[in-house]
Amino acid sequence: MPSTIQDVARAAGVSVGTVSRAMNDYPDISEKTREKILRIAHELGYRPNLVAKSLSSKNFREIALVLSGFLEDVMFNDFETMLMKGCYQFAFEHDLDISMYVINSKIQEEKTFEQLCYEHNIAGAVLFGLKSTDPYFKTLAQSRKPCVTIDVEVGGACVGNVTNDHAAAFDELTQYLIDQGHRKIAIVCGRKNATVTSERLEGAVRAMKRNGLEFQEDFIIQTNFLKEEATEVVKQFFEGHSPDSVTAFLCMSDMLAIGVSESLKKMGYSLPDDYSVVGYDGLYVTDYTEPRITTVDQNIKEKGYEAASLLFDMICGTRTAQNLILPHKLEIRDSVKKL
Amino acid sequence: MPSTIQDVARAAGVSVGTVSRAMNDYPDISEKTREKILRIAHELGYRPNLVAKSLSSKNFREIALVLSGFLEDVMFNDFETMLMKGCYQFAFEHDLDISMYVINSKIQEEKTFEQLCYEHNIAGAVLFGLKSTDPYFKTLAQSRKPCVTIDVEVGGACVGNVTNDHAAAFDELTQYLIDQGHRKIAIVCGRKNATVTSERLEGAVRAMKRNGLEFQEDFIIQTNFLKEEATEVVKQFFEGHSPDSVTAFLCMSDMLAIGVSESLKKMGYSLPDDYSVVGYDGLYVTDYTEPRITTVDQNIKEKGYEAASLLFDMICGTRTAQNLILPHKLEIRDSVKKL
DNA sequence: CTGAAAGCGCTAACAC
DNA sequence: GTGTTAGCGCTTTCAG
Repeated sequence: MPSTIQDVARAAGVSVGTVSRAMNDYPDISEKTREKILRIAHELGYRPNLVAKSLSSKNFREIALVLSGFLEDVMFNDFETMLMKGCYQFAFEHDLDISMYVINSKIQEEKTFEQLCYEHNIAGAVLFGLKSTDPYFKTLAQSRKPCVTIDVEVGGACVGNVTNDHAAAFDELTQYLIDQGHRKIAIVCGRKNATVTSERLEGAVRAMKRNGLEFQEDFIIQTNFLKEEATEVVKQFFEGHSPDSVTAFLCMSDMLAIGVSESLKKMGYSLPDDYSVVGYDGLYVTDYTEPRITTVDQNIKEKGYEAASLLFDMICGTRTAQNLILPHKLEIRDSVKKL
Repeated sequence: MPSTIQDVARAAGVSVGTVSRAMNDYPDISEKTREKILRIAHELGYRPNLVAKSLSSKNFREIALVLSGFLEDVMFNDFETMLMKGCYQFAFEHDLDISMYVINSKIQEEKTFEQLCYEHNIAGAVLFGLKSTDPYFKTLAQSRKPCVTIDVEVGGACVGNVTNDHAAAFDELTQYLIDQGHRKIAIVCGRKNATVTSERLEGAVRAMKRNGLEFQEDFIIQTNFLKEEATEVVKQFFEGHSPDSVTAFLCMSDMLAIGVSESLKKMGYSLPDDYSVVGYDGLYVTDYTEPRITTVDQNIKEKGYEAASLLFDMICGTRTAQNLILPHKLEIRDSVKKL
C-alpha cells in the first residue's frame, strides 16, 4: 500500500492541509515545517496521487495528444511518432502531464471532444488525424475546451491550428522540378477531400502557370495516400500515356513517392535517369531509399512542439486561438535529374 | 459544464447509486429503470468522469505503456510506434483504458515503478526501453504491481516478459549467410551491456562453430546501436583488415545495417556484389532501401499486443508472470550475394 | 430492487 | 502559519 497525504500528515504531526501546502510550494508556510514535511514525505516514499489531485482541483497542467485513426492507417508511421516526440518534449520541459488517447471516427460519434476532455479531466488537447468526413471536423468549432489541430483548420474560438504553408511548399517543390528542366509533370495526389491535398495541388498549379506550363487534368493521378495504391495507379497512368509523355512525378507524400519509385523500378526504369520523383513530408525513410528522395521537410517534431506550446498558452490565456504556419524546408537529394 | 451523475439522478428521479448501477451493467436493477436512466443519460450527454471513477473504485481496467528513453533515442522510430499499435489494439479490443507515459533514467530514480502506478491509479504496465544500467532494471523484481517488459528479463513474481528467441533468430540469420557461401563474417554489435546484444552474439557464435568456422575476436565490431556510429566503425575496420578479409556484415539491428550499407557504398563498393549485409528487427524501412535488406522480423506489433494481453491476464489472475517467446521470421531479400 | 451514506486522496476556502 | 472542513464525481457497502 502506498502512503497517502494522511500518512504524511500523521507522521509529521501536522494536518493534511499543511502537507498539501508543502508539497505544492505554497508561500504561506514556514520554511522549517516545509522542510520537515518534505523530508518525511520522502522517507515514506510518498507520491501524491495524481488522480485525486486531478479530481479535487480543476488544474490546467494536464493536456492530451489525441490521435484519430492511429490504429487504422499505416502510412504515417513516423509522422505520428515525431509528433508525439514534439508534444512530449514540450510537456516534459514545462512540467505538464500529457497523455495520449487513440480515437477513431466511431468514437467521435459517441462522444464530443468536450466530453472526452471532461472524461479525463484534461484542459485541452492537440488533435491529429482528423479527416474532413469525421464528426469532429464539424463539431470542434463549437468546443469550449481549447484544442490545437494539426494541418486542418476547422475554425472556432477555442481551436488553434499548426500547419505549414502547404501551397507555398508545393509551389517551391514544383518550381524546383521546373528549374531542373522538367516540363511534363504528373501529380500524384492524396485523398481527394483532404485539405492538405487541395492546398498542395493549388501550389503546384500556381507554379506551373507562372512558368507557362499548361495544367492538364489527365496528369493528375488520384490516390488515398497509400503506397500500395501508388503502384497500381502508375501502371494505369502508362496505359493512357506514352512513356515519354512525362518526365517527373510530383507526389503529395513521401510514401506515395516511395510507391511510385518502386513501381517505376519494377517496370524496368531506372531513377532518376528515366524518371524523376519527388515526395513530401520529410519522413526519415526518404533518406535511405535508392535514390534518396528529394522532398519537403515539414519538421513534424517541431509541429508537435509548437502545437503543444500554443495549446498551453491558450489554456493559460496568454495566446488566443490562431493558425500557426511553420516553416518548411526543401530537401534536395538525388531523385531528380537535371534535363 | 458537463452533466454529472447527480444531474442524471435528479432528472431521472432516482439516486446516484442507481444511476451508477445502470451505467455499469449491474444485475440488481429493474430493466425499466435501467432503460430510463440510460435514455436520460444519453439525452443529457452524460459521460462518467473517468478520473472520479478511477479514484473511487480500484478497478483494473486501466493499464499503461511506459516508454523509457523515448525522447532521447532516435534509432527506434517505428519500433516504438509498432509497439504502441499492438498495445492499443489489445486495449481497444478488450475495452481497457490505456495511457502512455514517457520516462527516462532520471525519473526512474525519482519514483519507483510502483509509485508510478499509484500516482496514476493504473493496474500495471508494459515497459519498454529499459537499459541494464537503469534503476528499474534492478528494482522492478520487487514490484507488487504487475508489469511486462519487452526483451529484458529482470525477474520477479509480478514481472512478465515478452521477447523473441534472439539467439535462435541470430543463429538462423548466420546460418543463412553461411548457406549462401559466406565464411568471412564481421559481426556489427549493439550496446555492449544490452542483453539483446549478448543473446544475438551467442546465436551467431553457435552457428559459426556448428559450421566449423572459427570465431575471431577482431571480427566483432562494437557500436551503440546508432546508425551514425556504424559509418565510422566500418571505416576503422578496414584500416585493420584487408578488403577481401570479409564478405559479409552481420548487423544486430536494421539501423546498423543501413549505416553499414551507406558506409560501404560511400567507399565505392556496390551491394550485394562486393559485400553482403544483413540486419535485425524487421523495421519497415528495410523494405525500401537499395538493396532491400535481408533481416529478421521480430513482429513488434504482435509483441506489443501479446505484452498487453499477458499483462491483463496477470492483473486478472488468469495467467502468472512468465517469459513469453514469440516467433520471429527470417525475411530474405536482396542484400546477400550467393558466393 | 433502490436509497442513504461513507469514503477514494487531494485541494481550497475559511477560520483561528 | 496552520487546522478544519467541504467538496471533486464516482463506487460500494449497508439498510430497508
